[in-house]
Amino acid sequence: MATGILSDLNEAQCQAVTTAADVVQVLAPPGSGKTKTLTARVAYLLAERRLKPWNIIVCTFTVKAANEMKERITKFVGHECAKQLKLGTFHSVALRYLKQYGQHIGLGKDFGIADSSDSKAIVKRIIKKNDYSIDAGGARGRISTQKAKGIDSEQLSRKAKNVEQQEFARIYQEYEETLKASNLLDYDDLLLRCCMLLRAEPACVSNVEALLIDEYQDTNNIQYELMGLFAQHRNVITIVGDPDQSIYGFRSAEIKNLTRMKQHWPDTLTINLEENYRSSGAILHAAQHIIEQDESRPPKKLQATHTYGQRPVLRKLPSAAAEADWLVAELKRIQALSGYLLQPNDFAVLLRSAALSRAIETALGREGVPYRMIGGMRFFDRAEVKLLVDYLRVVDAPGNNEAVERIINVPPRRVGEGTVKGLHEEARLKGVSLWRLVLDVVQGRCKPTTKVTPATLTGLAKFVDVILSAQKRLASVTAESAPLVNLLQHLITKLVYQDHLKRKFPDEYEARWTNVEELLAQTVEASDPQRLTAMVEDGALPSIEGLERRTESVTEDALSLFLANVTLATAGAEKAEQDGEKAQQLTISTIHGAKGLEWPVVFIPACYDGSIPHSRADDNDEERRLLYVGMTRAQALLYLSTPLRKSQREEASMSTFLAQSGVASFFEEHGPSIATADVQALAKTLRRDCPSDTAITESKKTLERDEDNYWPLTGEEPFEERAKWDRSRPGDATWCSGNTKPVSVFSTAGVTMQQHQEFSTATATTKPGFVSAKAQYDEILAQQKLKKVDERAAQAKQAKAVPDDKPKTRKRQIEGQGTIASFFAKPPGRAGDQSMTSGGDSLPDPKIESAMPSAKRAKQPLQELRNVNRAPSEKALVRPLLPAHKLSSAHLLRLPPSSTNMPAVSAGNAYMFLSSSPLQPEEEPAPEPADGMSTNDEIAAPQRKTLGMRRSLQGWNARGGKR
DNA sequence: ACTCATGTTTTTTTT
DNA sequence: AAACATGAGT
Repeated sequence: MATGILSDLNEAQCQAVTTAADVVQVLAPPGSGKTKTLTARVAYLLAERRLKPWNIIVCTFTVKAANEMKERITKFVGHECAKQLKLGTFHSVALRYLKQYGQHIGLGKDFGIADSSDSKAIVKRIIKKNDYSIDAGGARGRISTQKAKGIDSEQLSRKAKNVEQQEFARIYQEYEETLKASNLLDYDDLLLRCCMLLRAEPACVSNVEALLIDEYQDTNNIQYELMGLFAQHRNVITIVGDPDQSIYGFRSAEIKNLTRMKQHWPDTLTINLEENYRSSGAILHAAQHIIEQDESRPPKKLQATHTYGQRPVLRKLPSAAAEADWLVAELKRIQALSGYLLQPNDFAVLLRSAALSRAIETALGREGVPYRMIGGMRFFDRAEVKLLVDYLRVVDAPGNNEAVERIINVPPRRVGEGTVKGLHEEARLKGVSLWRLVLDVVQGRCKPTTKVTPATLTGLAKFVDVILSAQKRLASVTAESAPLVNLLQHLITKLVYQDHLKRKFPDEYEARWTNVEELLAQTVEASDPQRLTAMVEDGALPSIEGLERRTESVTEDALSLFLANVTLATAGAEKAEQDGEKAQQLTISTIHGAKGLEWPVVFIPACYDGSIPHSRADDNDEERRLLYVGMTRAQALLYLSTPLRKSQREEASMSTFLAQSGVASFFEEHGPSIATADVQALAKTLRRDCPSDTAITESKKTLERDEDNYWPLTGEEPFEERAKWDRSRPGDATWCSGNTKPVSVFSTAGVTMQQHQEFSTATATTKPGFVSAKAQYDEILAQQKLKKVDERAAQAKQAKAVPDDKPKTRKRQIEGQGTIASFFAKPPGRAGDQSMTSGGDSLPDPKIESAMPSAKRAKQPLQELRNVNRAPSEKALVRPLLPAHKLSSAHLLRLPPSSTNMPAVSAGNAYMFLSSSPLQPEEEPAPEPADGMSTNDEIAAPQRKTLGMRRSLQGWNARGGKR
């Protein structure tokens, strides 16, 4: 077995895995096999040192990392063994200890966990009540910082010097009181209390033989302390980390903890991994150059093991929309030029903040590229789901004032803000929970000092009835009857929840309801008795002699278990990729969410000041490291880009990290020309088989342009764009007339073949087929763009006689670009450069499209959270972001399985159907990619069509369902 | 006085 | 798209 563990490791990794040293620090730059080393070490400890899995604690920082770690370890030691490891995020491990041993520090068993919205609401209320002027968000962050430092409110108020600090200390104090009143622990408390527990009762961890920590550079003080406490008996600790990848300073991560650890355990063995197995030399160089801008950073070696490869790209574009369109065009170009060596799975778009995804999602949706979002809005945070979860929380623990407050008037019960505020205050003064007070009032046991109108009283009575009946139901139910589902269904009925959603979200009711169904499906899964038993048993800490431990009962604690998992996002929602073959889809993620992952091609758009470094960030070095982390996710190709305008008015300038002198030499100004030799190099870097020359030539033919030469390098609008708008002016009347009926837009637009094709080109402005509000927004955008184009055209006429006729072909466009370049007094060499490399085989058709070959590539690790189902079924249409669940509530899906391609789609979406690829075949065959592909694969055409269309819908549906 | 509907502004990153 | 502020109606 040992040979199996070590066979894939280099010397340094081997040493780290097998060392006899007790305390080991592995410092590992991106792509050096950090996680691999850590998992191998776990396997080694189990196999060679004969440690028992339940005596090993493995801590990660994110749920995703925990899941991945578990998966990898399972491959080494098998499921039986792996599941017994105490593996999870710091928070979930801490929670386990608190649940089972909390009584030793006077902690009841039935505490709940305050999520961020709870905390935020509490702080906000306190500030409002006391009329403080501190920013709520800031205060919340500061409380967290104080907690992470281990400073409690009392200590702080003693330290407080000025008025502002005293105010804050007071908020802190009240915040703590509020949590206590609701019997809640916030995220920081989980760690904090666990520390208290392990100090008070060290025996709890007397069994622990080894502790391993991933991403150690992200530990904060509490976690550092927790580390010492977990390992206090044997002091066997292995950590892996990289100071350059510390991107959680905002969460009080302390890079110092690396040196602190060495001081505390002087025998610490430090092992440096230096070989990068992930990225091409060119990418590594560029990334290295960026990170070295930080002068305080100790120099560190990073050895490339791959060839130099393509230089990364740093691109300027006119607007966010253009950037998105360029991105998609590049994606398709690269796919085709590589002979489909690269599939959507191989691409990732990494963003500083999740909100930046809008333009990109739109462009992907329009072009039929399937994608999934990680990070971004979490399932349990969606309004319609969260509300139900809050109801569950109240049923489980009515003392939770925060949850009560959020649901007491949803759906509307004529219980307004004022009443709630009054009752809450009254309850606080009386020292009872809000629920208790409301209950007493409704049942006539007590007269409130707060004024309650008769209508409001009726509303309160309704609310009480819902909760009480749900509680009764919960109590009377046995484990076999799936209590969770039962309960949830009861709530949904009692609340007339469907009607509520219909009223509240008339436009996107479908998507919302789908999410509710998904929640139901998840509770079905969570109430599976076997699963529950397994969860309780595997999660249980080993019993320790002479130490009282409380255990969980499957029947009683199913609900609280489920809820704890929900708030810690540990829920099994991530698993269940059924069909062995995974759907091909691009990944959109925040950079934070992408940590530890890798892709052959990575795009990092919106690299402008204010985004990265973020305008609210207080540590620019951390922002730089963030960019570094993003860049080093790329294996073969890396694209950075920035729009020159954030919105119509606001200018954007390139990120300071990238605008510095010297940086440019590491980058190309436009996407690479990909020659056959480059494809071979690519294949080698990715360790894949290289497509044949003929395959590449064939796929190339599907491209309108095989160079990244549509958008000028200066970031101006393309020449073609101007011309097109000039020409389509006459037909514009309909566009601007405020007509919201998409159909009529279409009929005006699709006058001639040629025009129609041009409309489908992946350009910035053409987005027909979007519904109502969106359509109007686009219209405004289009008008504004028009104005600008007009202006520029006028200028152009004055300065130089720009030919009036419109460019029709690609050849013409290149000339046009030349014209633009000279017009803007650019060195003509630049423009010339591009067109020179563009090879011979140009196609005249102005249609960027690509075929989706059916090439199946087996192993692409690290997938989760899909938004595409493989079969283009109706189910896929209505459940975009959700995993396909075995136990899904199929009976609840109201859509007949055999309806047309477009069930449940409004007129707006129907229009999209018209505008998307399936219309193309009627036209001239040349642009239809199916033809190009058919030599390779005859099923490509139909497949692509469905996929493309389905995707544009999914992109759309996903949008609706996501917020 | 209180609720409910409408219009306006803003949006880091994660447990 | 959600939080927030404002105004109309009960």
